Amino acid sequence: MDTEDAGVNGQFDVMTLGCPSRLIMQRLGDKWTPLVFLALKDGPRRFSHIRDGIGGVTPKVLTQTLRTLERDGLLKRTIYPEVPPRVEYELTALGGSVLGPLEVLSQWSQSHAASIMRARDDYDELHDAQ
Amino acid sequence: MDTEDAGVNGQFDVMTLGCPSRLIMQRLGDKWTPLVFLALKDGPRRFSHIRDGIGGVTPKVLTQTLRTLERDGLLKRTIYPEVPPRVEYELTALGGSVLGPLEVLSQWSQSHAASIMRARDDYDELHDAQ
DNA sequence: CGGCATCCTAGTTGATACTG
DNA sequence: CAGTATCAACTAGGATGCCG
Repeated sequence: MDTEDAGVNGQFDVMTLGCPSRLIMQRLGDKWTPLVFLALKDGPRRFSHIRDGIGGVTPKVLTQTLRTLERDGLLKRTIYPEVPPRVEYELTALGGSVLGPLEVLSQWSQSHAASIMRARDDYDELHDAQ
Repeated sequence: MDTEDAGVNGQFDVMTLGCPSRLIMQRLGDKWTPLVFLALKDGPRRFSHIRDGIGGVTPKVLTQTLRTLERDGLLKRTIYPEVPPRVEYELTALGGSVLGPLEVLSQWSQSHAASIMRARDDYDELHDAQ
């Protein structure tokens, strides 16, 4: 039997223009979101730790990403009123439930990077030759 | 089918700036890629069928997406020299191996869309409250 | 330390129209 | 039918500098 979510979970369908579920999927797949999830997979982490763990993020973009994920209930932000200030981020239960799939995707990417680059070269050689 | 892919996850690391695996993961997560995969999950499909199945794609963007995926060896494009012209797209074995994870993501998005929107409202109420 | 505010650019997307 | 071409627009992302 085909278990269509559309029936069970209501009216959400990523194939439909403007459907919230599509926007959410796009969030999950955007440039930095998966990397933030990976950075938080082992528990709460500080801002600077996340920043250092993700090669190439600027503070501004990291902040934006973290805020969006917090707003969506995927991670929790805790401020410790100390000097110097300390802020920790950690995945919520909801956020934790996507971690698995995102890890699968990252590992797939790492595992198949070589063959994809090879496919790319083959394609370019055929279509772009000289 | 060769197994030259990095069996270990040591060679490629998505956390590293400029690593090809990161670019590949970003490709998988871009605006239209997952939707194309979903449109092709049941076998070969024609251009117009894919276009009609994905709400809001323009031909230009769809073509771009399909070309990129073809170049990366994730799908195959077959031209049938008929009148009228017929072109079919289908996932390769490599492409088929990411379909599962992408479906998981889309279903997760559909299943949790409601609670995420609710989390969003809660957040806005707390932080935007006047 | 952990952010905002600003400005700016570069790549992406979209609307529209046209073609093999 | 299955695209391509062109132009316009948008916006994510980066550089820089200041603040609690």
